[in-house]
Amino acid sequence: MASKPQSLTKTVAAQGKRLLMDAALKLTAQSRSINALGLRELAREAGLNPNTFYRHFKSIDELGLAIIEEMTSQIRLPLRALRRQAAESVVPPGMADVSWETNPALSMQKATLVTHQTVRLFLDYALQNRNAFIMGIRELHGASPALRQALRKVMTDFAADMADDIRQLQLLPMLDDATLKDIATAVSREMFQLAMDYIEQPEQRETISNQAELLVTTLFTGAVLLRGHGDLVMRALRGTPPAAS
Amino acid sequence: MASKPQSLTKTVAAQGKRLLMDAALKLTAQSRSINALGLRELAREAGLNPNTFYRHFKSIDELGLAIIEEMTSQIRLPLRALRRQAAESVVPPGMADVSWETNPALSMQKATLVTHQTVRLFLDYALQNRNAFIMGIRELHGASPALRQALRKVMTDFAADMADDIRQLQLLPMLDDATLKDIATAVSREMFQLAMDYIEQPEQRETISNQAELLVTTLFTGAVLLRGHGDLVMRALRGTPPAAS
DNA sequence: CTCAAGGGTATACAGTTGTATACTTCCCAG
DNA sequence: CTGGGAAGTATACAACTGTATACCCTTGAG
Repeated sequence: MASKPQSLTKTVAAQGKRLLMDAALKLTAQSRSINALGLRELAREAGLNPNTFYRHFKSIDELGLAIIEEMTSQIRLPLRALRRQAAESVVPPGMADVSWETNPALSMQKATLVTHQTVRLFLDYALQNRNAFIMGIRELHGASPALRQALRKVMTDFAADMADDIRQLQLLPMLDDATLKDIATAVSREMFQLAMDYIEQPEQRETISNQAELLVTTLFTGAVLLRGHGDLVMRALRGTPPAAS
Repeated sequence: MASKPQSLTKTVAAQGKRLLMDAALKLTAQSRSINALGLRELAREAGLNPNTFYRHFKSIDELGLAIIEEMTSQIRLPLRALRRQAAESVVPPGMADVSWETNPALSMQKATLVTHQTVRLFLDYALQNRNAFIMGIRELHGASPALRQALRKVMTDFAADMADDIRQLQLLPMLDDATLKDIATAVSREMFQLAMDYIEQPEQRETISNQAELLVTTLFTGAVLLRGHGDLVMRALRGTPPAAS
């Protein structure tokens, strides 16, 4: 009952699957949708017999789902780690944190700095997982309903993770859960979209990165003032003239 | 040199082209990418001989570009009209408008109301042009570089129109041009994305519409406070404790 | 030792695809 | 009246596609 031969076998067994999935990623990254991929073309790229495909997948959609599943399992935790890493670089563990009530200004500043770090780490991460991101974003609005649904879930989960981290790291403690979810959803939508631009336009990376950061900060700021501690702004929007001056 | 026979001829002549373009839109809306469409399949759907395709287009990409071109020429002006319509419903023509300096609160309130109207009109518009929107959003991240580039331009133009209208209608006079452009870009990205959800999930339309509105308002608010007249917020973010209390 | 099963291969076949060539209509400019 | 060009059709063909059937190794459990 040694675990080594078992896992070795599994590795050997999964070889064809791996090759096919890699081939699919490679081909989709070179400007093709996954459904436009031929069974044979795929096998050719993987250096396998066409029929071998059937040993592992029933359809191309199933291949796509397998890729997405693997992709997310590899991406989710690292991304959470990125956020923690960013938060720690701003507030090192052990150092006493400030609460929103005590010092709102410092709290917002902290959120801004974490945003700065996270945006950059995220975009770099996208760059390192180029092909996976390209296919993910393409199929999110792509032709196959099954893949679309799966990727929608990926996005939802990503947003949920993000909201969760923001809460745990106490980055925006003044926002209620519903608002936090909305904002996280919008931020993740934008970030994935921008990640695509970031990948595709190497010469614009600095600009895109800055825009992304500014955008996220803008959203956070707007949310805090509109739906968090924004009594003043709320009153202003409702027509009551400002109190001071 | 009568214009009627000429245009009649042109109409008759363009019949095949029309049929092919309509067929393409119909098929793409039914869950397929445009590049995955076969020449013959297209002709079949249009009720034409396969070879007739070549009389009008050199490639499928060219068909796609033709559709996009037509689409934008039909969509751009109506959308601008929507914004004006929304602005007039808030500040009827003839009625004296307020300036930002005189009454900032009322000015923001105006922007919020116009947003409310515009978002709803836009989403309805998307619903009425269902197939065009579906294909546009799909191909924006799709496989064909030519279509992607064309649709990117569509988005850019849309954002530019939006920024222009906001300026002309004096909805956010406190923002500088660069900021306005950034925000308009983000808003249009989100709006197209959400339009897709709006189309695909009929039972969620009310929710999506509200979220979209809230999101846009949040972005505007954040931008005004972060990059417009947000001295107080800027100081807060930089670490200076708030003045009052 | 055996044998069943999983991964991989070879060959075959019918259906589809993109494209080429050649033919027909129709319309309008000269 | 006529000739040419634009729009559409018919037929043909080689290349490729998805699948089906049958065969081959390797492997690990009984």
